[in-house]
Amino acid sequence: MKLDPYDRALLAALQDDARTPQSALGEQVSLSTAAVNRRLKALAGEGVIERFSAQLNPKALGYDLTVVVEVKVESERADLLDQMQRSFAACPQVQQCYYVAGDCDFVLIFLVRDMEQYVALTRKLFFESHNVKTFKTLVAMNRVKTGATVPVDAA
Amino acid sequence: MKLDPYDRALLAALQDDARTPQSALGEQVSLSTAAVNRRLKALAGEGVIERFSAQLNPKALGYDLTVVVEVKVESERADLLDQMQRSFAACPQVQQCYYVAGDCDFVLIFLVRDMEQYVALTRKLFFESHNVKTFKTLVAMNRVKTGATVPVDAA
DNA sequence: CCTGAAATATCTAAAAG
DNA sequence: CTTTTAGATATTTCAGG
Repeated sequence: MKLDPYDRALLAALQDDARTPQSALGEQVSLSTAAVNRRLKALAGEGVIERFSAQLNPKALGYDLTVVVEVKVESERADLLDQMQRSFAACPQVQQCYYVAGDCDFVLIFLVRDMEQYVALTRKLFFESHNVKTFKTLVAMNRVKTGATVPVDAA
Repeated sequence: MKLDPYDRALLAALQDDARTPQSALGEQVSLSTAAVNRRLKALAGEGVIERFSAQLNPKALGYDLTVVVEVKVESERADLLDQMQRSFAACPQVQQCYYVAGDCDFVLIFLVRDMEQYVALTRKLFFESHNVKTFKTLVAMNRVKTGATVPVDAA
């Protein structure tokens, strides 16, 4: 799974705009269209490119409230943690979820329509699990950065 | 900026796979290719679709450490906060950054190669700003959920 | 590995109902 | 809104260096 500078340039360009024609990509990196096509297929096959996705404007869909939540659990029992993680991941309004080491156990990022929806989700996800000791809510006043791209710099 | 069920279905499909041919989209939602084309153009023009992007596998690029950081600032002066936000947003390893109300002022999600890179970035971003009072590091043991899509359900 | 050309598929716009 | 048409663009394969 080695990535040469051509691959990295292609990946950077595709993160920026996945619709760039392969011919245009070829011009940018000085490769033929066919070479670009072959590389992209390989990158997708190896799983370096996971998928192509449309990024939507949350506000246009009525989702304009982001909330960061820190969760502390009662028990670290593996089966309980697994169940929690599954329920978190299954919630469409949970945009990110991390199981972390430190002052708390989980950090979740919610994207919700309004506070009412947020409260309803906390009741559903946290109280029904019977394993949440406490959770702390941080309401985002400003989404300074979202939808960032993965750095493609060489090691 | 009204979205009917057709639009929502198209948006959901495009978040899942931005490369789905418009003919296939049309079959899925029972619309002609031409109708799909028209709707997609309108959705892009209105800014509902912000961009098309390739989602990469961070591990394949040598980025496999996610760190959540909570930052408290010394001063809430607007010009200082603006400057901090700009420097945070400009850092490629900062995947998300939120200015929040609650126990801390900023929450950042870093995607880094290793701890060494993380420490170097904190020095650069936090110490050089001269406005960070404290910061708390939460290392992700498991990325339970990332790269989620925006819910497209109707209000 | 690459290039360049040919074949296939897709997109886009226009015309007409 | 639909379908159909036609031409432009993009993708993919293949021959050959």
